[in-house]
Amino acid sequence: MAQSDTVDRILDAAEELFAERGFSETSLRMITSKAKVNLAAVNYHFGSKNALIHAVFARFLTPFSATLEQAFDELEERCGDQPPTLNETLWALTESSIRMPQRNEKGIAIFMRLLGLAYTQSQGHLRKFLEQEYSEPFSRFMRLLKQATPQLSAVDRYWRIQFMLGATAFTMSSSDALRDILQNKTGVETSVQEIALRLVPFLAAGMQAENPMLMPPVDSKISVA
Amino acid sequence: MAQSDTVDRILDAAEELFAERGFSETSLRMITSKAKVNLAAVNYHFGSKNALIHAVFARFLTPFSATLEQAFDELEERCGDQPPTLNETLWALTESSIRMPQRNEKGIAIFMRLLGLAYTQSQGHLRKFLEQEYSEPFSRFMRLLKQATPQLSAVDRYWRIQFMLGATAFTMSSSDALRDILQNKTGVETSVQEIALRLVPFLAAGMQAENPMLMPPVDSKISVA
DNA sequence: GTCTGTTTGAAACATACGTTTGAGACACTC
DNA sequence: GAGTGTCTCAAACGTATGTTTCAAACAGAC
Repeated sequence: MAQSDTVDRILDAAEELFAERGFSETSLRMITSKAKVNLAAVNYHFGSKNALIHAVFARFLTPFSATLEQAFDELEERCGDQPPTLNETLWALTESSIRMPQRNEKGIAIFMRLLGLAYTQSQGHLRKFLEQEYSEPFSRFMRLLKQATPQLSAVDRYWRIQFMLGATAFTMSSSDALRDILQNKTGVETSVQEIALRLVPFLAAGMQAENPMLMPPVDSKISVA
Repeated sequence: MAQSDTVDRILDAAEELFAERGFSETSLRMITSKAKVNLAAVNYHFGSKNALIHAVFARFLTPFSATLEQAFDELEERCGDQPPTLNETLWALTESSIRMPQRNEKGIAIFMRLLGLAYTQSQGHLRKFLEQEYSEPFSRFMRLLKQATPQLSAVDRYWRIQFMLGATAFTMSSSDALRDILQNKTGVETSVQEIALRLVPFLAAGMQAENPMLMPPVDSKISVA
């Protein structure tokens, strides 16, 4: 065959296993046996396990960042001279991830879960790779957030962005498990789209919370320094 | 010595390394060499690596859940017949974690980071252990949250609790790094307590966000199923 | 002092990992 | 059809892991 499908089979299997079990917990032998290819094929085609991890991310992150740039372009054009609102900015991001062309029905879930893992698992090489490959859409998103929340001080905004990131990364990185728990308890099925639809209002409300430095209840034992 | 301090040295080293690097990424040899004890001591005193992980959690989770139960007792007594508000409930939890007797200055950060890892890293044995050992204070907190947000459906509440958990665990687990970044950028110093003071209003606002199923902006391409 | 149960020490065990090797199969060019 | 570059395969390599072993050191009781 002109271009072997071995590479794609490996990427498919790796993507799924990484999302299910994390990076360190997934061995090359699991990947190659799921992909039904020889063990050596990974090192032949990708060079190393770390390079395979990068390739898995690049495969969906490259088209995603293009989609995202486009969404931001449209958004800013639509808004004319005044900056997009917080809600619009958050939805632009959410839509871009939901509208991504997907290889299978689990596409978004895997996508989100991998992003969460990238943040959560302290894989130095991965963070370095993502920073130098995809820094532009990220800082553009940050700029939009800043314009959308001019009432916040830089420090408040900084921490609230961390809170948003945390809620998102954490939820998405364990979304499979959480969905299972919920279904076992209540029988309710939840799609990733629905999780996103619930997450965005939560984030927007938190981001715009009234008092940036609300005091604890009067009888609290905490003293504010 | 009557009761060897080997056990505590192992627990101290394990706690710190687990929080820094995760469970699978931390080997027993790292732990024993940091603790300056023999490799076999771990299996002698704890039986296995998994049992050591459980012991690390039990050491801070047992006193914490006691403190928490007490805080909830006081809160419910103070409120009499009407249920505590969301703010009061969140502050009771926050105070309990801040007031915890700490072994060192990194106590809270490590505590939070480990909790986040427990959720994130798919360690089946750990989740099982935590569920059957500490289900009571957890479900009590859930009950209080339910009483404090009667306007939410069970499903909405479930997901918003996950969002809160995520924002908290994520922020606290990387609070050291985040504080350093902020200080380098702006020169502002931030204590863990101050982070909590910013976090609680964010969470409360998100939890009480107006529309549980806010629609995307009118011109959005998302269609809600 | 001697015995007994507990704890430490160095070494080895079995297994799993990521990676490398070298021979073979295949498709394609000239 | 010989030659060439690409890819696959089974096997092995070196290393790191969790766990076990067994002798030595130690403590306290009698």
